[in-house]
Amino acid sequence: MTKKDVASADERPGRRHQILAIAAQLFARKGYRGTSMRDIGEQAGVLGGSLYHHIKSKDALFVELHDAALDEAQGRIVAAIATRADPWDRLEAACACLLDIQLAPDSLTLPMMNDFREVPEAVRELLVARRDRFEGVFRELVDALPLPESIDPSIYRNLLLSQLNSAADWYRPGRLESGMIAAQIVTIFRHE
Amino acid sequence: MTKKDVASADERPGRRHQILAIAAQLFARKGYRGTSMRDIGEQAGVLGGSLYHHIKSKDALFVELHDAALDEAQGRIVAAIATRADPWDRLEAACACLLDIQLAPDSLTLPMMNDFREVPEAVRELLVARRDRFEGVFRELVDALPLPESIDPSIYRNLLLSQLNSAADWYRPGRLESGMIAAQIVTIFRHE
DNA sequence: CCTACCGATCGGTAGG
DNA sequence: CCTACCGATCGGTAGG
Repeated sequence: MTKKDVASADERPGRRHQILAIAAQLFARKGYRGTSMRDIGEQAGVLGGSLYHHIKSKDALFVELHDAALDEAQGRIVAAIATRADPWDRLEAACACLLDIQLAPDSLTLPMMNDFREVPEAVRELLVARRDRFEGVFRELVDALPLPESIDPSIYRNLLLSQLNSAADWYRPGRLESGMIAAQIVTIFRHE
Repeated sequence: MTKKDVASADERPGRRHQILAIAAQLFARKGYRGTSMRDIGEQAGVLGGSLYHHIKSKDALFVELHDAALDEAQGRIVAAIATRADPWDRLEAACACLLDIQLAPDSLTLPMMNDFREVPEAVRELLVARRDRFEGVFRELVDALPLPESIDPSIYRNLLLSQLNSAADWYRPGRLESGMIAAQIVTIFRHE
């Protein structure tokens, strides 16, 4: 037997992160309402109620996961475009990066999907606010493009983003690589 | 007082359709899990349990709405393309038609959205099967296009469909007409 | 981290 | 169409 009893509160520093990762995976697979605290507990090897030692509420847990996911995604995208100057190159790099994130199976990043209708209203407002900031990156990228006058930049940006975010709805891993999809999206959206 | 008591079973022929329309609206707004039988009953002016005189189960209700919505959508699209011969014209007509359906607020047609993750597995299989048939229409339309070799028709079709189906996620009525969106989508997706 | 529980809500049913 | 209920499940909590 170790110093601490096996059944006592586990305060190992990685424990909380472990639980967050499990929760993110379940939210990504089954949605907000489709994932119960007891489901998360089961994957973590504890009862649902025990999770409240590590988190405040299901709502707060989801918001934290969503915001952390967008922080990471935004960071990766900013890094990916930093080394490029041509507007089309920059857009292509951002698309490939976001698509890679959205198509990674059960990634910690996926919960940002458009679950928004499923979520309590108070939570939804927080998610929307964070997402709007995220989309600002793409607003700048699109506004820098030399688009033909027949294309409205605002609609173009919304179409492109919903395209990238909803790709996981039909993409099935294995058949083709995510880089292939990104290349096709950029080919289609490239107009001068 | 009329012959029938007000509180007795209402067998007016339009009643069932009325309930279906209410259910469709709620499913479209709040999703499958977010809509309870009691919610539907409340809008219909009865208790949740009373709905079971008209329907067999929540699952069956959702499947019926989804399939009827796709039947109607498919019919409208087939009619819209029937009068055109040019492949691009046909695709454009189909896109405008589907987008019009998907953007109609609270339309009976909206529940076909990609709620699929929210729904019980047995139900999901039925929905996917019906949706696959629906998408066959677009498969034919896309395969008839003279696309450049750099574009994969299968990816192109999936991208186009997810674009049309997810437009409701960001579109807000009033700011611009749905016809405007359709025109932009076709402009972007038109490559020769 | 568990036991044991709370009040709320869910889909659905029997019987009238 | 209602009353009155069923068993199941939910998020969350007190106390240890």
